Amino acid sequence: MSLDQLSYFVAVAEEGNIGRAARRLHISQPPLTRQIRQLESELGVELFLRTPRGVQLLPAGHALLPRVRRVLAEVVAVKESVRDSRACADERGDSELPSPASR
Amino acid sequence: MSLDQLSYFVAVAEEGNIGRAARRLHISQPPLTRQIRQLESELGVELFLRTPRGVQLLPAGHALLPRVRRVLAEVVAVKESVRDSRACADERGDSELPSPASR
DNA sequence: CGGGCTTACGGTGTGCGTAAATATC
DNA sequence: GATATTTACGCACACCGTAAGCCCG
Repeated sequence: MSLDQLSYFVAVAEEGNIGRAARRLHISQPPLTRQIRQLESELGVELFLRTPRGVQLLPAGHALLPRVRRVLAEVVAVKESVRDSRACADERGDSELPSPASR
Repeated sequence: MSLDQLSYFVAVAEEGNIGRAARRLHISQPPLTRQIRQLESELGVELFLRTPRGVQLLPAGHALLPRVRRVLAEVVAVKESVRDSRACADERGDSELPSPASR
């Protein structure tokens, strides 16, 4: 289970359509389908009901959605926390990393 | 940033020694060093102070540790939540996945 | 010297993209 | 027939392990 897979899961759940979710994630449908399948296989539960019109959350997926959102939100909080630490160091004139790693 | 990197970070912080953390994680030192370096580069902050006797958390790393632990704990909660959903389905006799994906 | 972190190098595994196939309205 | 999901194939990227280098007590 990776953070990407969790983001993919949320995107598919919100769009209700794998193709549209893929476009939103800037990837193509096949990898997204496989990642969702892999996540389901790893968890041992079917998360979505596939229909010819799109996908729909099954009970297990519905229960998971808020928890996954919480994980991703915590990750964002981690990054923001780091930004604060970096700003503090910058104010003191510390040069932590010669290579800013532009991202 | 991956969940593995976050686990690695916690292990190194707890052991105060990359080599020992690597043995605990069942990997070797070089990959662990690289992953920590990559995490620092991606975040733009030095997390540890390298000394000849081991490593020590810098302020940024110290601030990050509890947040990272929270993320990992949420991930565990996600997995447990899934286990509950699966148990419920099993009681109803649902056969969700033909391939149990033995893990 | 000895312990510990880091860089170099080779091999393996995983994930993405394009193309083709299947099923439903 | 059109839309949506899935499988097949090929390629590139990333990670790990072993080996060698560097630094400090």
